[in-house]
Amino acid sequence: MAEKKSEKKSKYDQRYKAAVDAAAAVFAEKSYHGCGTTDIAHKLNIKQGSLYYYFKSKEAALEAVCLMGITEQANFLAELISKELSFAENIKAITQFSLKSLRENGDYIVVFNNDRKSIPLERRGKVREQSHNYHLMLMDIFRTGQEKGEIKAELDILISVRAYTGLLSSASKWYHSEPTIDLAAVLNQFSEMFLNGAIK
Amino acid sequence: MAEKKSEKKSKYDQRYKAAVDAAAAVFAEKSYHGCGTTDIAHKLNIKQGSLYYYFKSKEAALEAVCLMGITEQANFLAELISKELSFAENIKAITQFSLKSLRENGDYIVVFNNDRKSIPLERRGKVREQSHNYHLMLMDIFRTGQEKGEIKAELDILISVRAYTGLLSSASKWYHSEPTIDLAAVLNQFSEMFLNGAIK
DNA sequence: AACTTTTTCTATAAATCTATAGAATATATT
DNA sequence: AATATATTCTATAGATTTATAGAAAAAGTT
Repeated sequence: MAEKKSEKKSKYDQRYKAAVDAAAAVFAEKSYHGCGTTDIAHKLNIKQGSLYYYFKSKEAALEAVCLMGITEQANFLAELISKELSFAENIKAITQFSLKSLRENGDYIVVFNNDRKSIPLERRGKVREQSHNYHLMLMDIFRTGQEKGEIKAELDILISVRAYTGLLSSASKWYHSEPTIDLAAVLNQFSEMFLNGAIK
Repeated sequence: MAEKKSEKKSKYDQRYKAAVDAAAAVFAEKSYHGCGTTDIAHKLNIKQGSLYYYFKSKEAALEAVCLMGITEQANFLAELISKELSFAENIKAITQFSLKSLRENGDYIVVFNNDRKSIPLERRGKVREQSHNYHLMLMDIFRTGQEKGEIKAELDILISVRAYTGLLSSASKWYHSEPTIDLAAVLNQFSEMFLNGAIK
C-alpha cells in the first residue's frame, strides 16, 4: 500500500515534470510573453484548459522553470566551494558544468536568463534568493582568488564576475543552434581565454 | 519654400524619431511581447490609436528599433576596419564604442539583443543582413589578427568572436542598473581581461 | 462490479490587444 | 479669413488569451 501510494504520487510527479519541461521548451523558443498556454498544452498532448491541473497559472509555470534552472547551478557552486580548489580549477569546473547543463537542460537556463524578470514581483522571491546566492558564491570564489594572488590585483572583482557570467550566459544564445561545435573545444577555449586572454 | 518644406518634413521626422525612441524604451523594459501599443503611445503622450500614424504595425516599430541598433554598430565596424589598426587596438576601440552606445542608445541595443527574433520572417531581411554583416566584419578582424600572429594560434576564431560578442552583449544586462560603475573602468577591464586574461 | 479518485475535456466568461475608420483638432498655406 | 494638410482622438471590430467550472473519461481500490 505504501508502495502503491508512492507509485501513484510518482505518476503525478512524472507528469508534472513533463509539464515543466514542456513549459521550459516553449518559453525558451518563443519567450514567456510570446507564447500561449495553448502552446505548452499542445507540447504535452493535452488541451489548454487541462494545463491548469498542474499549474495554478502561467506565471507559476514560469516560476517553476526559472527556479529549477538557477537552483541546479547554485547547488553545484555550493558543492564546489566546499572543495577549496584553486581559482583556475574553479573556473574550469564552473565552465564545464555550465556548458554541460546547457546541453542537457538548455531550456531551463535560457528561460532563467531571458524571462526571469517576467515573474511578477510577489512570486519572485525564491528565484531572486537563489540567484542572489549564486552571485554571492561566485563573488566569493573571485575574492578568494584575488586574495590568494591568483587573480590580477588591479581587476575589480564585481566587473570580473559580471564579465564571466556574461560569457557563460551568452553561450546559451548560440550553443543550441550550432551542434557542429564541440563541447570540449568550447570549454577549453572559454577557460583559456578568460584565464589567460586572447593575445600572446 | 524649400526651407518650409524641409522644416515640415523634419517636424514629422522628429516626431517619428520620438516614436521609435519610445518604442525602444518600452520594448527594452517590458520586451516586445510583454508590452502593448498602449505603453508606447502613453510614453509619447498620445493615444493608442494615434500610434498608427507613425507605424504601420507594432512589428514595424520593432523592425525600426532593431535596424537602428545594429546599423550603428555595423557602420562603426566598417569605418574601423578601413583604419587597419592592430588587433588589440581594434578590440579597445570596439569595446569603447559599444559601451558608449550602451550608455547613449542602450534601449536600441537591448532590444536588438533580446527581441530581434520576434520580427516576423518576412520583415527580418534588413536586420539579418546588417547583423550578418557585423558578424563577418568581426570575424575578419579576428582572422586578420590571428594571421598577423597577434591572437594565439590555437584559438578557434568563431568561438573567440562569439565569446567577445557575448561579453559585450552581456554588459547590456547590468550596466543600466548599476550607475555606480564607471564606464572607463569597465572599458579598461573588459579589454584587459579579454586580451590578457584574468590571472597572473 | 460498484465506487472513489485522478486526470483530461468542453465550453465559456472576462480581459486584453492590434488595427482601422472617420471625426476632431491643430498647423500651415494661399 | 478661407482652405488645405498634418496630426491626434474616439470608438470599435475582431482576434486572442488566461483562467474557471462542471462534465466526461481513465485509472485505481475494495
